[in-house]
Amino acid sequence: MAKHAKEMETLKEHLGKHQLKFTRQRELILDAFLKQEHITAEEMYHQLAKKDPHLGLATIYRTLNLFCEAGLAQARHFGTQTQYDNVSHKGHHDHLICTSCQKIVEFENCDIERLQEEVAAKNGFVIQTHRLELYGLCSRCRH
Amino acid sequence: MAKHAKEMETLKEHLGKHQLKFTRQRELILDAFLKQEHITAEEMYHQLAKKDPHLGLATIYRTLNLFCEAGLAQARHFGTQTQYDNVSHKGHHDHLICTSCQKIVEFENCDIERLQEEVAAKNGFVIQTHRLELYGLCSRCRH
DNA sequence: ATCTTTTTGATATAGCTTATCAATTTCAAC
DNA sequence: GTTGAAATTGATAAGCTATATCAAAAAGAT
Repeated sequence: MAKHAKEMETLKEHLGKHQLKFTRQRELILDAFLKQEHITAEEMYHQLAKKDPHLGLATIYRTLNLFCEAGLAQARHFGTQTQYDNVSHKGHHDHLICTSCQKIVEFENCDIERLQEEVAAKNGFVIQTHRLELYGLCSRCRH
Repeated sequence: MAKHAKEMETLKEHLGKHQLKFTRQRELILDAFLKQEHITAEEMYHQLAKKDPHLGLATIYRTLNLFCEAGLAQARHFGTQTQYDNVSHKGHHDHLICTSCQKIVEFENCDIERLQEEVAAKNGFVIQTHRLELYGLCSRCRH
């Protein structure tokens, strides 16, 4: 089985539905994208510069946005840049962050996740991923 | 008791600790900031234009960032803009964000908040604020 | 192979935030 | 209340990221 066959199929399906075309660039970018958990357009631009020195930055942005529309990627605004997350990479953890000592504790809670699904469904959304950060004071810093 | 006395005190404490000064502009901006749940620098610029036509946009950005450092505000990157959240505001809401069209839906869920408190308590934390963002596809972008 | 439609690459443009810097203000010391 | 060092402000330039533009190239159906 070819690498990333399933995602490639998802992309082609999306392209077909919207009268879009399957191009060498889209294939190249998808391949690179799926190898990582998340990436910025700029990072990808540099990564692919070796394989295709003429690949334009605008094409990368356009293609990553296309992946979002196809449900393969998720855009997240991080600081001043946009990070594109690979949706097929699962494993998400949430964080408890101490605002005083910056200590970070990871946690996972199925009940919260279930409620998130409910809220999303109520609003017509299908969740791809989420981000939950709880900011507060840890026991040590409270004293 | 004066309006926002507690937050004003927090700000002055922060200023004192860092050899910064208490200015008319900082007081004006804090007062306006605390009246709302969240705001962008641009919005505040227009709001305050009547009260002080000479107040510069750069000062607003600088001051809102100062509030973040003092723990009064929290910066959140939404689309291309930065939104500054009022940490002291109770009626906190979370966000559903479409990864395709960037549409944002606000929601509030007491059950989730209660579970967050439980998780925090279990880890010895006391929550000050939190950030919950659900990323996915809205009903329109799914078709 | 032909022809229509989409895509690409290069660059210009737009939009938000920060950097710069002379003039002004704050505030502690006298 | 003056004085003076240090911080702040306002106006604007500059920096960055992301999108728009458009002629040339590529895709894909016929």
